[in-house]
Amino acid sequence: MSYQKYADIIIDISHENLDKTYQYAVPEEFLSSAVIGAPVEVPFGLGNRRIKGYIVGLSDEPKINVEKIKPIHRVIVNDPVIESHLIYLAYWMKETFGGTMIDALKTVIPVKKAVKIKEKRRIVPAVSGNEIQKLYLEQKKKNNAARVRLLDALLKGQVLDYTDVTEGLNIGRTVLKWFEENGIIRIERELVYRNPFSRQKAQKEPVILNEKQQFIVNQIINDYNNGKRHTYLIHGVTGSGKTEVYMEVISKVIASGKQVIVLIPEIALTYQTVNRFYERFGDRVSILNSRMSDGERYDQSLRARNGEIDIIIGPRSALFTPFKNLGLIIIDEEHEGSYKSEITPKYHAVEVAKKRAELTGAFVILGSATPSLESYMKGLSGEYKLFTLDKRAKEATLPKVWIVDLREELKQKNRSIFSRKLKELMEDRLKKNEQIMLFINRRGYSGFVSCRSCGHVIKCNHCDIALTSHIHGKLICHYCGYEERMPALCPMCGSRYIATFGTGTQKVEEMVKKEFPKARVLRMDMDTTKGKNGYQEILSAFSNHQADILVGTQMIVKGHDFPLVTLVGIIAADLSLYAGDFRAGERTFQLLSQAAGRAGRDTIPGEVVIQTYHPEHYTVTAAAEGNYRKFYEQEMLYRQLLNYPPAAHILLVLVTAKDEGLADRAIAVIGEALKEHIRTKDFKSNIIGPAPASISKAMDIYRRVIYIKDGNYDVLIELKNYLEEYFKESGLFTGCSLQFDFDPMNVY
DNA sequence: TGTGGACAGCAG
DNA sequence: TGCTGTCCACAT
Repeated sequence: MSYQKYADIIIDISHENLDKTYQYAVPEEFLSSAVIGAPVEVPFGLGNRRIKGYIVGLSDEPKINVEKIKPIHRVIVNDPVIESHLIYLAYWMKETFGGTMIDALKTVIPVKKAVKIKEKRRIVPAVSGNEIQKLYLEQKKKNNAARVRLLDALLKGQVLDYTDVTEGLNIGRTVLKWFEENGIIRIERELVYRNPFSRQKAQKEPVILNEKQQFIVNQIINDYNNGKRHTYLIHGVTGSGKTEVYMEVISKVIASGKQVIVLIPEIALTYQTVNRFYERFGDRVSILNSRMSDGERYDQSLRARNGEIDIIIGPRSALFTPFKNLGLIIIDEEHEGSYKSEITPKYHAVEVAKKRAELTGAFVILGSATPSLESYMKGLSGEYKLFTLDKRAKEATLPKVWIVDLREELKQKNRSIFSRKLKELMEDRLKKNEQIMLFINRRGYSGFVSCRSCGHVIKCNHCDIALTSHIHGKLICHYCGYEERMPALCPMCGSRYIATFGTGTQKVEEMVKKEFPKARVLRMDMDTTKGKNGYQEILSAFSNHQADILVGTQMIVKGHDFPLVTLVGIIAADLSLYAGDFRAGERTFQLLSQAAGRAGRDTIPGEVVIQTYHPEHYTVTAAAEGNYRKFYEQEMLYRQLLNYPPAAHILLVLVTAKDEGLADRAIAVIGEALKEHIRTKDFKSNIIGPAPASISKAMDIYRRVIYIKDGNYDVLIELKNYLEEYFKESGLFTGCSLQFDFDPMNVY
């Protein structure tokens, strides 16, 4: 029997040993239905047991001895278990963002591994104690050690936990099966759903919307009822009541029998936020977060599929919740970098949300106080429907913002990290018993160690990154976690004058304690929030006024309301301006705007001090004025001038290898092939590189990059496809890996 | 020589 | 993961 087509099939994405594709023949009758993404049933293993898999590739050639290839048993149509649009979505993600189908499927399909954890299995004896005693002696005689161990355990305790038995007593499944088949034990399965929040009924009446909010809701619901599907962008300043708008739209959508996904940046996924949804929608809401185990997450996706919940709230990954009848996807704080995946496929949640909505007849709402340039541009062009909420809902006044020129401070011989204005206001607040937040722009920037004699900077042994100094003389690599002790002498020149530079959270905390010895200070950064609840503990301590001053990084400015905070100090506003990538200005603006938004959200008016070396820079002035439009226009000019997104698109090609020479050779070859291909196709793409990545080595792996710019996204996809093919076909690249990132968020 | 249990290793 | 082939202990 000969076949003309072969399919690569992935059998089971839940087990590592099976994490590869198997080739099957496609019988004639399935030639049309066997498409990429289709679920299939195939014979597997020596017993040809039928199991389910997914087609992840098609080819005309057998890759192994034809005799070993078995035919597909059948193509499953209308697969009820995993909505087939999700498999197609995975395929689309692979095509659009690069990577393998396996990677894409793993992203999209809930981890099946967790089934085991989800079912709490117990072993219960099905016969009397005497019988067990009898069996015990019988088996002991036969020297069946495993059976004896189990019987012994059954004699001691009545009910045994399944995993205790399999792992603790080291008893195999075969043994248990024998016991079960012979009616000695029963294996009871209990479905345990782990809902991290207690179940409660909806308690709160919906709030009355103001005119502007109601207008937006009406517009959206009108479109929805008329079968129109758009993407909406709500540009609403901090405190303008975006969440109320979301909730009103959600309630209308679920009333029509559909389900809703709400994406929130991980960092904002706090009890405060989620609780608002619980109060309004009760136990029809569920949440996902990164601290949950795979099992807990799997439970949520099961509950979603079974129709037990209508709303799921979670980070990026919640996008793939298998709702049967999805109606709406909301992405709050849509500008957040965490919506872009850092692992392959490097997808952006906004793009995937739009695609999923398109596939299922749902629609998308994006919301932000500082929209990404990408989204705002689409809002202005009409691709998205743009709404603006420019007033705070609760009549709170906008804070008063002071811009302090740090160069001027230095001229006045003020060498402290606190400007005179900031110090004055801090003293005032401490006297009034009000709270203060001090915000430092970037962890990791600070605290690198260098020698004042020779300028040597101490770097990680495994990464091309300066080590950061922490308390107790520890130097830590923030990239790979490598640690060493702070040396007493410079390892290069032996000088004693080796010291820490820059300003980190710890340093600021020290300075605060020195300047304001009576103030109670809390510090929040990666180091103090390591524990499971560290983050929450610090926030609630501050919220309960157990401290006067909270010092922190990005973390403290996102979406937490502290009514007593009436002063926000931004220690060095422009550190993030030097990040060196084209999004630096945008990120700075977002951070400054958010930090400013923290001050005075209740009845007491707030003040904000922005300390900067660039008081005239548009990111600083626009943020101080709360003028998004001004920032947008300036920043767009810059992007247009230099052909950066969203004015054009960038494809980053990253080649990594353990061997430095290999990485260099590979990127050079790829660069040449790319240039040649662009010439023959007559594309207008602009190539930058090859070059070492700005982090040229990470965890002992060398990194080389090429950037391709083009106004046309499809051209970049075509180039990506070409390179993927070339990389696979040429066979020149063993030991290298190739990755892509479209319109990257990070510096490479 | 037969039988059942334990266990390694493989699946297209 | 689920299954089978294989090896071993013990019974006959």
